[in-house]
Amino acid sequence: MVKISRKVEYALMALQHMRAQQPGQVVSAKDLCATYRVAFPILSKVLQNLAAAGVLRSAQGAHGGYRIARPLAEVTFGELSEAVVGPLQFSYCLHRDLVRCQLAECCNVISPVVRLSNRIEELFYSMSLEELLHAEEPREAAIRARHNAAAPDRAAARRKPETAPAEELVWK
Amino acid sequence: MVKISRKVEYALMALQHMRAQQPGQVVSAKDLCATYRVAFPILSKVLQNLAAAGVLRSAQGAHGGYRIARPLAEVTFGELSEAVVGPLQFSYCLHRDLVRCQLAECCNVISPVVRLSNRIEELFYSMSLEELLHAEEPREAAIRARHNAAAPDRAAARRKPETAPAEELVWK
DNA sequence: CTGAAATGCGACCGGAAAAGTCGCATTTGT
DNA sequence: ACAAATGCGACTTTTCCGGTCGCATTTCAG
Repeated sequence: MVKISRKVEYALMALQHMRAQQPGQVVSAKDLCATYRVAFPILSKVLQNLAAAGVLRSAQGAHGGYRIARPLAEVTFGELSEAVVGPLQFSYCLHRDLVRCQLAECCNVISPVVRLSNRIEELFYSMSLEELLHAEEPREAAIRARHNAAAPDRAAARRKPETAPAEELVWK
Repeated sequence: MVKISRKVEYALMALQHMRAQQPGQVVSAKDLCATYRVAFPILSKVLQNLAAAGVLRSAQGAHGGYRIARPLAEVTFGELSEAVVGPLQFSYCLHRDLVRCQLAECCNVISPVVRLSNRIEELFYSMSLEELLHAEEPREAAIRARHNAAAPDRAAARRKPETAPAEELVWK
């Protein structure tokens, strides 16, 4: 299953919060944890990763914290992802540290896999964080309100398009 | 880390093989295993999943096997992925079976996460298997030959574009 | 100068999900 | 009737991610 890491969600959460701060205002990891009910060590590590990647700027010491270092329009989701969860390695075939792929001699999928990886990589590096985090549109606020209510199963609807395809549009 | 499941690679491998068969020719799971050195039970299960999804058609009994049921141009990678590894669930937030998201009360990222998930989903459903598996171009054959040799670290090159950005183009 | 408050960082642990295994039922051609 | 294939469900193993712990370092305040 292809899944977005929870750390990435934490990173988006933190950036979403900082986006709403006054310019130059720093936010401490502790404050973020209290606001969003996330364990300190894990969020702290995510913030440190973002700082190391130059997305955030950190200030140590008392009254320290983090603030956004670069305009989010200039930071891509790919950068965020690599900063937080490491290099993009979509496939077992492409692992750098693997000396040889298990299937090397008889592998007929390396090209398709490379193609696929490149497509995902392009997508990740084509989405800016600004684009991802921009203010909610009204209809998205409504979607958010419905979150955790009885959510329709989009995937099932797609597999069997004859059943209630209308629900899907609500999420677009 | 966002990673393509190994089962998906097996599925691509099998389909790549069957694409090269005569029309109507069936291939048994056993043959595929022997050719590509994959454990029988796991590949068998993948093939069964593809058959259940209507991508392959199975023939039971002696001299049975699998053949492609639909033109691969009409099958998307999203379909393949869902058939083999289950519904696309890119985020913890979107899990259907979770009664409540852990962060529900203070979550500020549900919209960005939905946006992101939709973008990936769109990508997956916009790529046909034909597009992914089409015959190698000459330059891709060269790439394949270099696979498992000293591969350049694309990700590192991107993070520090000042170092050897030329290598990256080879992979495009 | 000293202590408190913050980040920085590396090692470690547990659990969940993926990967793989086993066994047997079912179907079908010879 | 038998052999060869798929169909399928339960089980085990392994890997990796999320989370924890501990301590060093930096910096402000008094």
